[in-house]
Amino acid sequence: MHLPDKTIERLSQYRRNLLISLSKGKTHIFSHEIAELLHITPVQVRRDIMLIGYNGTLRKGYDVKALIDLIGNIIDTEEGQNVCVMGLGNLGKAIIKYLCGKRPKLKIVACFDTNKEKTGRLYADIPVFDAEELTEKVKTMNIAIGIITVPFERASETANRLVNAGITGILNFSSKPLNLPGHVYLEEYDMITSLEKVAYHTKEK
Amino acid sequence: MHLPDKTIERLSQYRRNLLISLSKGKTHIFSHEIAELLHITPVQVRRDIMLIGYNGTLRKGYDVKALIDLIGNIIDTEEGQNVCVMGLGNLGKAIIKYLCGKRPKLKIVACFDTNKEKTGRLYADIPVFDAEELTEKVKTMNIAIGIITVPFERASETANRLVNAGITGILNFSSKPLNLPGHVYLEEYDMITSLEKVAYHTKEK
DNA sequence: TTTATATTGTTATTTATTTAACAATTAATT
DNA sequence: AATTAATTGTTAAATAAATAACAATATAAA
Repeated sequence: MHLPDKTIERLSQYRRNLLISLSKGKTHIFSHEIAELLHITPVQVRRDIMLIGYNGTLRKGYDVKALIDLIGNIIDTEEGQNVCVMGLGNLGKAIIKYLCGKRPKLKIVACFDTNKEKTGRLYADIPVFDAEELTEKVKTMNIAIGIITVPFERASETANRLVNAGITGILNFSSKPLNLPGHVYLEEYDMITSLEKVAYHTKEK
Repeated sequence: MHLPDKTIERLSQYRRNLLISLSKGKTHIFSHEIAELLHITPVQVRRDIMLIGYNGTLRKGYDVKALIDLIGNIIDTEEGQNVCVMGLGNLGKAIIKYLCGKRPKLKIVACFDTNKEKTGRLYADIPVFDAEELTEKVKTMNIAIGIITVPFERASETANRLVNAGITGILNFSSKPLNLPGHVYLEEYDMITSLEKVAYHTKEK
């Protein structure tokens, strides 16, 4: 089953908002209610749900719990995936604190830095290792995904290390565009670009 | 002149990479060289450049300096735009340190928080004000753009305050989807969604 | 000088994504 | 029991974005 990228993004958001609805005691939800939560159209919601092969019940809507579970089956693996953060600068720290505990199937289990003053201890309960130990720890700790928060200049080298260590997914927060072998999935996010996009549109109005 | 959103994003990245090329003494650059920097195709580069109405010279490529300036004319305003950060948590701090000084026409001039222990002093040379002072400071400091880094629960309220204070562009890092009046440009980024996207694709491979 | 090569600018095609349209049908109302 | 309203699931149409195709031409090579 092929799912469009944009659908995956929305599924992630559906799930998080559905979890909130569920915690409020809601057992069923209509497409227009989900749409309202995300400020998109009901058609889009229904189409996405169709694509993942789920069926709601007419005039009752979708079973919140069942939909959450199905999205989980699509996004997560059964055992979960371990994640490491490369670089314990401000961004690395923010990401660790922000993500820890948010998604049970995506655990941040380690952080790596080259600065000896930072390594060898815990940050927010996450062990901080020397970057030299990457390959070993990726194996022993079964790490699948790496998040790059190192500065521009060291991004490519860091990415190569991750790839060589056997990682299969990378989220790159450095503004250095990376070039990786096809078997590694790469997602890039550039804060400056986001802000400049806002600047452009703000100016236009 | 209407420019696609994706083109704006790439223009931001062209510029930053061109600035690096320029600092290395490069005066002219071919479309395939720019493409290589960003790992996209030369056609896309040429098409974007066509859209902004710039002309290179055949067999010499594009004038680096001129292209940088033209992109600046598109993205930036002449006087620059002032930016504030809402919330001085880990993410707020990371953003301040990461963005400060990066783009001369986008200055972070203030930060706002509700925690009295954080307000009334500087963080990384940026004054931290009480959120109560928002409206006043937006006016006196001429702030055009707000970056939201507060937690989910307080995001909507924070956004409303920004809008009421007269801000016209918002970059939202909270995972709460916002609903704003049409005259305010909104850009949203959700770290968890990014990571879950990586998880999905990593799993698929 | 002529020919070949590299490179731009632009139009046409393809692919991806969103939006619209609407049939089917369940539940509620009369 | 018949009618109306609400809601899903799905196909069709529209829009947006990326890629391919190629003409034009400046420079380098023969």
